[in-house]
Amino acid sequence: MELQRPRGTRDFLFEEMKERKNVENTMKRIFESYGYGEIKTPIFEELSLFTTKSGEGIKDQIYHFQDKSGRDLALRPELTAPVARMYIKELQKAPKPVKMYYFGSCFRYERPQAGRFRQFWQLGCELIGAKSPGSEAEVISMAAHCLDELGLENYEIHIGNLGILRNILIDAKILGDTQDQVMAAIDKGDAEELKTLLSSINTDQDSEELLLKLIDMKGDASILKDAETLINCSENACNALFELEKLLESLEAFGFSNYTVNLGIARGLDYYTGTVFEIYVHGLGAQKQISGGGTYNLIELFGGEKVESTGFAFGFDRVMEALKKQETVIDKEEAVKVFVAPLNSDLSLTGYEIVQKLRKSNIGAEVDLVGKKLKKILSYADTKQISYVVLLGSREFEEGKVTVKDMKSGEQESVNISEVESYFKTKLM
RNA sequence: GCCGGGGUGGGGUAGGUGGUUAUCCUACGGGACUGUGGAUCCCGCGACUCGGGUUCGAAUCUCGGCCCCGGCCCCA
Repeated sequence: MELQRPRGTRDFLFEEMKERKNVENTMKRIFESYGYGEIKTPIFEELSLFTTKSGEGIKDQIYHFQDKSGRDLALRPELTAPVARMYIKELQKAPKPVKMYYFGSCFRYERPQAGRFRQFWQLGCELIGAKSPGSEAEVISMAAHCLDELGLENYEIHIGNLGILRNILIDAKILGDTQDQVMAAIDKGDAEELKTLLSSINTDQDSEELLLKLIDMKGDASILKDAETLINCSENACNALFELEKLLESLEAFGFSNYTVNLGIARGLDYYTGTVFEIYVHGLGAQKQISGGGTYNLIELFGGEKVESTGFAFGFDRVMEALKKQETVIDKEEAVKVFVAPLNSDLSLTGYEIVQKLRKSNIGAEVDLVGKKLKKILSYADTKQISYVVLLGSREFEEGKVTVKDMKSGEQESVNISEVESYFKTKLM
């Protein structure tokens, strides 16, 4: 019987897991240094958690099922909704801001391709109840900080504000579902589709021109001035623009200026309200976006008190992909430093005692369990990059000693059995 | 859901116009070597993605499924 992995899933072996763990830990360390605490939510939720936010249509992309008592459940396709659900249930009265981060796998029933799997990992955060240019700037800086710390070089952070476009649409009397449709077309970046849509809903000439110009505006902070001139007649849109300006000012102070202002970001989701940002790495095929986020009002949608939230998530697998493409060296330190090799079967029990003492002293160690030949042991230690081999042979044992071989230099030293732990402690720590 | 390219031992491959025991490298296990590591030699292990069809005979031709790679759609 051939057992196969389900489509779009992966197995991760030792080396790859070391790299992933290293990246995960680096990001987590940075998040925590900004005051975020880790949370975890269930891998499956009630199906309705996801359908209320995004409509029945997304059921096509969700792994959903009924449990034995007929409950409609779903493997989570993303983590924002579960986190919002948890917040409403447990944290509404917690002191603000609530800063939390998560790392976990999500599931989507989609056609796998480059950077897209049916089980994939997201590492992200939410900052709830502290809407301000400063918090948005801090969140964006933190995202950049993570990537810098990992040594990722060619990423681009694009920042925009949905309030600008949305308010222009409101001024043009384009509201509700129609407005969302227009935003979706903008998100796609398909100018033709957008034009067709705008004329089909009888948008006035001025507004259409204004929109088409705005969504093409990309560049450094100076484009904000141009945008301001363009939309000077719309007060609300200008307020959104000022919001963006303040955000950029704060970003500067947080020491991050390597961004692109992009007024064409729309993020297709109805619940985003103001600031939005996306991070791209080119050369990753069709899935170049490694992160996306912004400020939104999801809590209220789920029936909580009105509170703004800013957050983003890294597509963890895509970050790994980007690092690999760039051949970033990811530190992969071996946990095992010492291999204890009893050279004949009489000494294996002594070997177990020694290895266990080492482990209890926090020194990673292995011992030969099956009576391998010394040649094989040395070869094994070599492939696993174990630094030292303790040779436990009858000759030394009679004198209460072992021979320690340094695998790098090949040098050997005689050490009293009673002093093995302290010997390695000084060597390794 | 749609389009294109693929699938041969654990990993990487040769074979492809049908024809005996399916090639090579590597990894792994054992040995030459009774206590010293990426060497050498020997031995061993181990594969045609699955199912149907054509045929005396299919890894090879054909149809379908599954899976992989890339793209479209979508991307909460």
